[in-house]
Amino acid sequence: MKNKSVSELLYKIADLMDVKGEIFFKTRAYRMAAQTIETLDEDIEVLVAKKRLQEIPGIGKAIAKKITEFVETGNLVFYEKLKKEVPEALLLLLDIPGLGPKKVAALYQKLGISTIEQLRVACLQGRLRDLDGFGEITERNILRGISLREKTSGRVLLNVAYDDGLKVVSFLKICSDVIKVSIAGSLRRMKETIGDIDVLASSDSAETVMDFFVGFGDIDRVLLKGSTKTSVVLNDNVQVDLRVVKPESFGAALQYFTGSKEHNVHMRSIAIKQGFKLNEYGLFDKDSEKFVVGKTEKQVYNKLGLDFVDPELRENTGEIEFAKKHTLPKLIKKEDIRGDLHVHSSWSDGSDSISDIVVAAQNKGYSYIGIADHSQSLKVANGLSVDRVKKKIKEINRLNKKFDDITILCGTECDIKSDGSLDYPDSVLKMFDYVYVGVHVPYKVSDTSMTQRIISGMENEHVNFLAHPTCRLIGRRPPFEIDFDQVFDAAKNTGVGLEINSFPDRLDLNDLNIRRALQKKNRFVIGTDSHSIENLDYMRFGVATARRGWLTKSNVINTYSLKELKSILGRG
DNA sequence: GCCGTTTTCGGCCCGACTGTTTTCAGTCG
Repeated sequence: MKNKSVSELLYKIADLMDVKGEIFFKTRAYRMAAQTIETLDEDIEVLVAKKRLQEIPGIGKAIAKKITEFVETGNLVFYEKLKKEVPEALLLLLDIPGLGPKKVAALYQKLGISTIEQLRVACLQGRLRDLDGFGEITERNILRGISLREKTSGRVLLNVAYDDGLKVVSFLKICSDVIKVSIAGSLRRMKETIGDIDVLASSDSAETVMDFFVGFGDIDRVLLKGSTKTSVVLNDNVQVDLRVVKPESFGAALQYFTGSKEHNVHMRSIAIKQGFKLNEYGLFDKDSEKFVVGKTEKQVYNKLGLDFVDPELRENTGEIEFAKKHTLPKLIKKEDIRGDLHVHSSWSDGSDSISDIVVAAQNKGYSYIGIADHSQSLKVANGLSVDRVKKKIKEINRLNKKFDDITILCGTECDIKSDGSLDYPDSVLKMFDYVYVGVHVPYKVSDTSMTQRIISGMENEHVNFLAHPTCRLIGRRPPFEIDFDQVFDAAKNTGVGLEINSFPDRLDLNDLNIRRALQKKNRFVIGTDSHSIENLDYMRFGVATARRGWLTKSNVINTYSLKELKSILGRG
């Protein structure tokens, strides 16, 4: 699969063309093609070989030719020439807030600036203010933008943004002039990382709400303040944008500000075709400019002949076509989860006793809870020796007699060793209620051997689930470069459920791979990988990721009753 | 650069805010 590298190449070309000053629609065409390929289920190399690229919407003759050259030769002359005109390093400057392609181009052409460090020095020396369109304030803003990016690298993990978002929403609810308030943007779509938090409120007195908002205690500074939009930076360096609209526009605005951008572009083009105009204030008749609907999102979708689209699906990867045909999946909900099977206790590296974990699980309304501690060779995580496994099983049997409305299952997160063998013998594996397998150390292995290692691990007859399949840590460790087709096929053939690990820096599998595996009819399990009782709450992020992967309740094993679960686990 | 039940040419989503201007370009989402 070269899909990822092809899509990255097209994105880069689009950015470079922007700086070069190409017309907007041309660069947009490259971005749309890049996005399509990024989320494509088919292998781009196969499409190239079969000369079927142009069947993909958004890929025409010119882009197809470039993709073919790149896939076949590993090189693209057009791109190499482009890089000579516009240095690739300039793309880093585009990440600085306030700098777009035009300003970056001016900085490069007039002052020869191509790195962040050169830009910082030029700002400090006051050399930008002489350029057309730049001034002293621009220099100060750029310096601020540079230091902000350095501190946060731009994005935060979902759970951080989620907590901040909840706090802001609760604060705004106190304001009596706020009628409705909701999270919007990528946080509402529950993307794995969040650039800034979008919050939407409805009110008849926007100014009052804005004044109230800037009084929020956690604000470090106010970036801009207007009557419809105010942006602030919180003390933890996360940016929050608040928009305020009239109540009759709340639904249209929520749709608009939830995005994604690509979803919205598609929505608006559908509106135009049907004689409407769609913006954040509502759906309007194109000719008379008369307001049609806008109070709720559902009204907007329905008026355009579409079913309501859940926010997690709004990435323009087919959801609008499904909404049109009324065939969108009924997505899994947090309430569907009957238990968590990936929980570590103080028997290995968790911080809480099994008994305390069970009480916490009861409070969540779970009907079962699975304690899956590490296996023996993972010494750093206090992995369980065979002797301690037996003791733990006894302890769980004892606790099961004590708790009568919840069942405790004894599992393990068993290491798949470098040679693909498992860290316990079969005689021990069959003592557990279920077996998770996973790779922990060593993880710097070439892609081909890692694929085989994982597959070998899943082939053991006692194995039920594959933990965090790619082992990525968002922002810290890249995912394994495994052959997903092979791994998903093997999981399907062995009946092993693929985990969606809910830990905010893992979210592994991710949305795209979930959807790929779903098409291969794989089954899934959503686990929190909890190491403390508080971590059990991460289930919401795993469920959100499953929703982004288009999963329904029936795709996920831990939505089943205890009886159904036990039958799937094959242990009576 | 892509696309077509009006079209093979001429469109392509839309509005707010800022900073630099003196009516608007650039950026952002």
